[in-house]
Amino acid sequence: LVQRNSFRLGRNVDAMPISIYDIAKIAGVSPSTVSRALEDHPRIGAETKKRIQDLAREMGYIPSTAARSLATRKTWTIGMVLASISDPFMGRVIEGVEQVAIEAGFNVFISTSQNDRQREIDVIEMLQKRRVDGIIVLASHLFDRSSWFYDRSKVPLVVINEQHPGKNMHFVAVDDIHGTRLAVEHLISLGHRRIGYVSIPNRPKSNQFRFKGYQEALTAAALPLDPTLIFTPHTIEDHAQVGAASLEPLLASGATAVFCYNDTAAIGLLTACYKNGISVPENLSVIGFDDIDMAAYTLPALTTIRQPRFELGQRAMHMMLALLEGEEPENQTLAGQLVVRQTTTPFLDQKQLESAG
Amino acid sequence: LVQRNSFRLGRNVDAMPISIYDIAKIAGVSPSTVSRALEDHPRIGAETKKRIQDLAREMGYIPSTAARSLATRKTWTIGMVLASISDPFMGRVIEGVEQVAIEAGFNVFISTSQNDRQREIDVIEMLQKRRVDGIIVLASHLFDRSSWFYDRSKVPLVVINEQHPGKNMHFVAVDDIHGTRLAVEHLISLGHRRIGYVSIPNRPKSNQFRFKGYQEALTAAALPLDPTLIFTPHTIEDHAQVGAASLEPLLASGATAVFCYNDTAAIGLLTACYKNGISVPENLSVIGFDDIDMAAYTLPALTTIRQPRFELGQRAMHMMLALLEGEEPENQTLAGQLVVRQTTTPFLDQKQLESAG
DNA sequence: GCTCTATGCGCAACCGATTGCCCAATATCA
DNA sequence: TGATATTGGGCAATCGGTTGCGCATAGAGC
Repeated sequence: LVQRNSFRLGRNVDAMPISIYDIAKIAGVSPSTVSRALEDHPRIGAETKKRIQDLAREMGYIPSTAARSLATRKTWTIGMVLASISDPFMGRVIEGVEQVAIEAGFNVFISTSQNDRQREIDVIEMLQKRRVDGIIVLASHLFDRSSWFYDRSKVPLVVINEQHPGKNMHFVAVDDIHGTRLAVEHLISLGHRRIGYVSIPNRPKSNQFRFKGYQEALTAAALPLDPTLIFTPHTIEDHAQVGAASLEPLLASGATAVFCYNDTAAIGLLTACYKNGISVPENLSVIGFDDIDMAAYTLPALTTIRQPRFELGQRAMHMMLALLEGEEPENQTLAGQLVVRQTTTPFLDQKQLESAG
Repeated sequence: LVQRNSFRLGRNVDAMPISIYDIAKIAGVSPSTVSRALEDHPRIGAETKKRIQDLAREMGYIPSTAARSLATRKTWTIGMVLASISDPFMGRVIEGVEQVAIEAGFNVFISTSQNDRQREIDVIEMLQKRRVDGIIVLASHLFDRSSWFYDRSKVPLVVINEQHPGKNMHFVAVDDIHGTRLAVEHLISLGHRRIGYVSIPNRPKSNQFRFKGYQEALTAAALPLDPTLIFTPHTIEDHAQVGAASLEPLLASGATAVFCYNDTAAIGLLTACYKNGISVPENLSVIGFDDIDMAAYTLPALTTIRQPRFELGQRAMHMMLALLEGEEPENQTLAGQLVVRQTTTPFLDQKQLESAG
């Protein structure tokens, strides 16, 4: 073992990164001393420590994460799996996760499933190979039916926006039911009685919850649930297209207001209204969900339910940190918030119009 | 060395992942045989091979990337550094990179600088510690002045959308000058003579190129360059806000059309127009740059210059693969494409209106 | 002057893979 | 039948770090 790493003496210096062995050789100390000196270990003399640290800097030493995590069995990286990275919803959540992670010394390995179950499984396997310390999941497609793949996870798991993803699973989510009730009750309070619901196909569980919120709100107001007011696309398409496609059937069934599963769908609906000469909100009130960045810039500006996206990410990562500390954090359900902008307005029926005129 | 890993016999099976040593012990072979069997090495007998592979599967073996890359000096990961992940421009580019990367067996480690120079430097250091095989940079803030940090990169480097980032640096970029000329010439061909330019503060180099394209188009049409038509925000704000803020000064200087640095700024401008009763495109033509997903859904739909974002990512990764093969790929400059939608229309001045009436 | 305890550092095993080389057993060939 | 390939695997070094323990040297206590 004396010869260990000794071949390095004759190696191509440019081709290989500096290791602690290189530093040790030049400093005339042992590799373990270098390691400890760089870690600021108390057992190393102040003078030696400084000498080595300076030398390391001069030599441009960059420690190898692979070697370190092999020895310590900790990678200081959190895997994050999400459905799509171009979804305008994701960005802020990721930023929230990253911010907390960085502060705690972790890095986040983001990987996308492109809304494909197999890809999601591959992604998880990749993260396991990399021995990430924890996994944060957002918009998974594996909870829809069986979540067996996550159940067996050896590492801490935090799920975002998936209420009760499974027993013993930790999550932080915005309350879909409550948020949707907020939205629909807002419309009802404006006098709307025929309220459409636009669902999207590829987030079934979340869609179910929002639909439940929709039902609850109607029931609470003693309004009937009219199936013709529910728009469910048969083919999986772009969310904006779903929204656009919903206009005609919804109008046909006499909707005066519509709740869209998310802002993207609402934007699609807005566009369709514009093209068809339906003015929003005069002829139709529209409300979305999420409050993505663009929501404030639609014409008219979109009324929606805000999800605290950044906070969602922060909390998820904090929960992860707690889990890594061996604690048993409480699951968190956050409330969405109604953001009233320009796409909703009171409904005036004929009688009202006449008496007003 | 005989005792190597032997403590594993008494270890807590649940707490530690399975290693090839565990498999070797149970299969009654040496670790090297396990390694070779799993790699489908020809020197291992077909029978032994199958036995080991099955056993590995049963035991739930998941190879450690860290150990593997320590030994092979290859991590099969490409680092990607970008300014912000919530920028609507980024998503598709990342998807392009990832698609090609996955096919080639690589994973992409995405990390953001949040538009902060120091953070970008930290990110690069992190990637170097992780010994990524290559780095792809998008929207860097380090090329603005000195790119020394990237110059010294030991690993292949590909820069996206940064024309001539530095000597010996490889890049794939959409031609800013050409793209902007396309846009401005479109406006000129519609009869516009007073064309505004909205610049944004935090992409100085790219903004310079686009401005140059703007100038060239004007010069080619023998139009004067009026400084009052150039809007440059003093404080760094949200791009949409920049667009919104540009309306008043631009209108004051008699602009009948305006080119915005990007779609986000254009959307901000559209919103400001709406609020101020300026109808687009009748009173003001607006053109953006990028063709982000939302561009097709603004009201009216935004005319813009499309950047082939997905392709940009694909090409960058292909270039990276070539670099990793030791090849010397050519830099690539892609052309943007004019996408005419609803925010631009011919300019009719007083005389024309009269003769038309 | 002689133990006793810090102080400072080295030894070597270990993390979990890969791989050049050696060697035994069997197959092939003359 | 003896020599030579061929086949199938094992040994042990190696990647680049971390860490328990041992061992000098030196100052402290009496």
